[in-house]
Amino acid sequence: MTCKRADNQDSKSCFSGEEGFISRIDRQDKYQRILRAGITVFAKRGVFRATISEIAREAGVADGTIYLYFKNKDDILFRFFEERTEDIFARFRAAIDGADSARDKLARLITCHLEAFQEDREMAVVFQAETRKIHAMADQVNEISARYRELIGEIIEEGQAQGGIRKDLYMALVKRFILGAVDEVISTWVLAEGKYDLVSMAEPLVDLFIRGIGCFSSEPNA
Amino acid sequence: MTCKRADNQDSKSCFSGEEGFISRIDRQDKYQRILRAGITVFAKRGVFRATISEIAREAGVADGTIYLYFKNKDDILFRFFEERTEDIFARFRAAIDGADSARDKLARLITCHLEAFQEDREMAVVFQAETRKIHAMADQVNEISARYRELIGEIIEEGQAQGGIRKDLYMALVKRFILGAVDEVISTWVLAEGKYDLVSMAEPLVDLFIRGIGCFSSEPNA
Amino acid sequence: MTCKRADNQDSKSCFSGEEGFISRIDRQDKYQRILRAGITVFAKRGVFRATISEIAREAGVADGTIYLYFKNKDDILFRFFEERTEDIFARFRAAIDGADSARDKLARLITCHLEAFQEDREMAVVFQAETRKIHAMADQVNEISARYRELIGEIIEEGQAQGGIRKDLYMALVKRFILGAVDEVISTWVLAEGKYDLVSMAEPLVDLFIRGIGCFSSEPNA
Amino acid sequence: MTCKRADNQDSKSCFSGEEGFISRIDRQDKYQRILRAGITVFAKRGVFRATISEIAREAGVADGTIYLYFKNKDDILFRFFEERTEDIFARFRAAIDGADSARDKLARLITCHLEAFQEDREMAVVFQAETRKIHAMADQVNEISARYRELIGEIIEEGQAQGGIRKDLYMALVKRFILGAVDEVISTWVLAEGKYDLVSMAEPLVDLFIRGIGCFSSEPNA
DNA sequence: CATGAATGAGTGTTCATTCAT
DNA sequence: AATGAATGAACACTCATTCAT
Repeated sequence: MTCKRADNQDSKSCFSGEEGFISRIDRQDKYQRILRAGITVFAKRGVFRATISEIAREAGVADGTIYLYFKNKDDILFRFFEERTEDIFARFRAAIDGADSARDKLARLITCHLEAFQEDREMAVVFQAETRKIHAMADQVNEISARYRELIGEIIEEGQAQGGIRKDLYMALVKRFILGAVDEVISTWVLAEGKYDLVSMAEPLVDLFIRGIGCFSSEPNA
Repeated sequence: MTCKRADNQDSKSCFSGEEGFISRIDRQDKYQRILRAGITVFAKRGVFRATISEIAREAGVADGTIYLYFKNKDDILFRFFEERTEDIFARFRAAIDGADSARDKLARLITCHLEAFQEDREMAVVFQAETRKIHAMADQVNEISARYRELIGEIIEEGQAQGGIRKDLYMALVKRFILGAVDEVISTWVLAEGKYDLVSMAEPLVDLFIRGIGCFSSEPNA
Repeated sequence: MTCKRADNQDSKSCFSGEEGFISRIDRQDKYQRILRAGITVFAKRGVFRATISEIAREAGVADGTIYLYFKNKDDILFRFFEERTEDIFARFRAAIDGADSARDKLARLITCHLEAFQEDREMAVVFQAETRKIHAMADQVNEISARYRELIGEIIEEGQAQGGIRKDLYMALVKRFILGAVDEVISTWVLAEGKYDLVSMAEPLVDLFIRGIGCFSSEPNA
Repeated sequence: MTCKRADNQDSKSCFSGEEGFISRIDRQDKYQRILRAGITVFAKRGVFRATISEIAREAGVADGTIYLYFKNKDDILFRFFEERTEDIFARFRAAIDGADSARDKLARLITCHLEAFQEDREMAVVFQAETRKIHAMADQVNEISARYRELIGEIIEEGQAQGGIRKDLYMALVKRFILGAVDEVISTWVLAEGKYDLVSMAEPLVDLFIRGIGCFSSEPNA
């Protein structure tokens, strides 16, 4: 939880006068503590039912302190995903780049996706359950979805060029088809309170994406 | 979808001798007006931000009147979906029963699903965006999802028996895979503010479910 | 419960055309039903928590009907005690007049008082618990208390004249002393949910009034 | 009676170095101000008609501030009597312990009781008028009454042992007889808006308790 | 007369946000 | 920078009262 924070501190301000360094550390620390406390409370109570007081208590700071770091409750949510989005897409990129075939890339993307959510169940709860509303976070979530769909699109197009993927695809739909299925699988896992291994769903899912459920479909990667 | 309301409104202007009849109609009418107003406001503002006053204004009744018909704000949402669920699943059943092959059944189910949501965009907005939370409505939405997955399961098993559907499927995953994809397609349409024809997505979606995106997969229904 | 009502009807309008008779009976009946329903609900819920709707339900009439007979909720309470006060004081007078000595008169008054409350526990609950407030019913309760104290005063003065009662008494205080003690005994009985015989408290109470709790006091009536 | 409040107000203007001290004082002060404002408003309007807003206005705080110190409206009433009960019973105990004979103890108890209520007329109004209901505060008031009756019982039993008090007494009744009489005397004084000296009623009352109103009763203490 | 659906004023309570310390 | 007490706007919900039928 605090490891990432440390990383960020480093990358932000490498050296500085002791005082400033410490206080910036403190600042970062408190910022991250509030961020995490927010997600914890959002996951537990739901974004709307969560109160600033409870987040402050969870973070071990005073109510007013929240406002020194964040504009308001929604801002905590926003900034959390803003930060995590970068981390996670970097991981996605790395995963994809390490594979050759489109099928493999897709498998690695989805595996990485499921890993990221399995690693941080609170984030998963909040993202799946709370940010799906049209009325809040919409822009941010849409942007995340769009970036994700771009990755899928990239993989599929590469696959089409390489020959492993059908060419007669309605791309916009295919992207939603994949994203939606992965999403639902994560939501189910969240609702099941994480009682089983989410990452193990990746391969069977990819199989369904590639071969579908119909008979007589030969394995395309063979 | 709006048939009930239309009926009631028609009969309002009907002559009738019996007092009880008229008042029952009035009651039904007001009940339905509040139900619809609730969904309208929930769709516009979000369930949490919606206020009883705004729903009452939208329905053209006084605030207190809401409480003559509903226990509280959540009850409006609950009763709406309770009622619609029966309608819609009856339509689903009829659609499925009118088809022979598993593929056709699946196509009809999904078409019917997309039709229902396209017919009532407000309902779609609320269902997709607001009832996805873990913390509220969970039981009701879960039950709806479960019933939907049962239908999918039934179709797939029939298809496996008939031979059109692969037998090596992880059923629980397949159900989610289909539901999730359909769901995402609806959500995308909702976010796009219904600017295109949702129902036309049914056939391409089913094609993806059956054949997947991989090459060399022969058309199973052929 | 309804017997008294019948009496009143008779005394109000003995004969009349069938229609008018019946309707006046109906009116009286409904009036009395509401009155009783009011006391029942006041006793059960407390005057403030009682709602017009609940009284109407208890009386078997519509909410609006209450307002054809009573100004408002407090008016039900007021009229109930207005009516009962006359009944009860008539019984008090009869009881007193049937006795000779002051001691006997006091005993009969108190016995009659306890009887009246024991007969109608709902009334007792409401009178003891709900009308004791300074802010409502004050005038009416004060008047009832004053009339009661007058009776006591009358008895005591007679007793002083006859010689059975001390002459060195601070009358205003003595009246409260007796009323307060009787009152408390009734309240206790009410709180005990009427599990014992209230009337049997009359004699021991009178004994305390007359002899006090000190030793060496010879029985004055001897 | 008002001592606590006075203390706090005094110390408010005191200088003090410690932050914590001041804030604790402030807290106590505000708590006491709300408590007092509550009783003032309850006395003026009645507990039910009193609104949080009016109490807040009377206390010079915002509505929401009330809820920083009290659970709800009833809690103000409850805490007030909780606190006062201890004070007052301590005074009762001290009063009783300073006397020898049972008669004297009883006189001191009643004097102390009347003093306490005379000192704080608002409390007297609320206690006499508002807490007498069966439906609210019942437990607290019953407990207070029970403690009071215990004191009376203790005194009487001692008197019986010493010989000043009759032995043929129905104790449960005697306790109510005394409590009821004192109570009524206080209620009368409250209703008379405190226009006369309540404490002067103590001696005549005790005289009535001991000697009763009958003739030929010799002074037991003589 | 009787009804009971409808009204909307009124209130307890919550909680995001501010600001003096 | 940090605090957390105080604020007061906002909202759900109740219920006495009215009035069209």
